[in-house]
Amino acid sequence: MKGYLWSATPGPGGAPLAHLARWETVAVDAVGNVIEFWGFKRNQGRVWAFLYLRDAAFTAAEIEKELELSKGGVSMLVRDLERWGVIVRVRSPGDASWRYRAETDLMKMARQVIEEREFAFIARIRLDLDEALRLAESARANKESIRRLKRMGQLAEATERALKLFLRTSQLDVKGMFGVFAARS
Amino acid sequence: MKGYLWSATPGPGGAPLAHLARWETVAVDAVGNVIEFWGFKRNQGRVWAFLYLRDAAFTAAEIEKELELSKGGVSMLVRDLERWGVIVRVRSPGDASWRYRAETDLMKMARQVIEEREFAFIARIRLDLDEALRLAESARANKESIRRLKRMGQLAEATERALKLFLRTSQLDVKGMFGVFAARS
DNA sequence: TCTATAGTTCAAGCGGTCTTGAACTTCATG
DNA sequence: CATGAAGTTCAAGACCGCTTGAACTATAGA
Repeated sequence: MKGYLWSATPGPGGAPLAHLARWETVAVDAVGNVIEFWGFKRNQGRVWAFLYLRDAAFTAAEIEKELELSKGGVSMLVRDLERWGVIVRVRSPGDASWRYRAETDLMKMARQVIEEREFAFIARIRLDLDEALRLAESARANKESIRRLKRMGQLAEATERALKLFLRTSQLDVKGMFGVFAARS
Repeated sequence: MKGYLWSATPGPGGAPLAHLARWETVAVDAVGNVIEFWGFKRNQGRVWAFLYLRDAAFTAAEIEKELELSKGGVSMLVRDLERWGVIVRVRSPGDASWRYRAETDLMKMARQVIEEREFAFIARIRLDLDEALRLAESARANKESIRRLKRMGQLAEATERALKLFLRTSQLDVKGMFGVFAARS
């Protein structure tokens, strides 16, 4: 007695028949796309966007139905979002199930994970390049090769610096929401 | 009569037995990782790094052998790299085959593609959110929903701004770093 | 022109990630 | 404690992009 009405026919045109308003679907998917761009799962973004837009607490079953996800999927998605602190889990008094509510801006999640995951990644690359340099020197590689190796290291360094700046900026952007940057391009 | 000696046994430990020096392998793979991080193919980075480190022109067959790639793969990889202008194709007088040589810094390629691909992507997302906003307004959605929709738009905007800043910075980094490009454009 | 080698293309295979759904565990309630 | 719904886990499978390799085309040299 679950949501068979909903999961029954996705339809040939691919049009979802969940009862989200059209504008909600569009917005929710757009957020899914942004967040995917930042290296997260599209559906993490969709779940957060749904909760954020509705500005209310929903059960996993409701999320499952509205966004046409699987039970297991919702369980994992809300766990991730909760761990990152962008949604909270609340238990209503007379209710048998947990409800979820959007808490903070999604950017928080992006910053957090980028800090952990991406910096570790770049650090690893720099270590590799350092090792290559040491090996090259002890192998008496020619001068030009060593010069170029160093240059490669700087490529990674530039990446890391850019990433840091990027994080710092995104933080400022969200805080100082209105102002400064005029619509360009 | 190809490179059977090389492709024969990758070995259980995964150690490649091509005759790149150890330090070259490490460096080449590190560059492959950075570039993958930027959304390119790992092997595009490896090919460029190989050519750049050796500072000489190599044939496709040589690249294929040294980096343990397939013939078709090398063909496509060098085509991409050439299109982005980070390697050049030269024909030696008495030689039957083309040779490839690293031309510019890889960062050039990153900047170029990020400009085209990623900005288009974000632009698309912003259009979607704009549409959602219009739809929501004509559907007389409640005030708070509309407020939150606008906020989502700013998330995409922040992303776009961060990306721009990122590009600008990487450019500055490279210029200042290597001094290759004279003063200002 | 003919032949051999270089170079290109793309369908099929491979590998990695995301999602599903059923079995299982936990929990609120009677 | 018994029951059923809520919630979790994870193996199997869907999905997607990258790589391979064989067929094909182009080109240099005889």
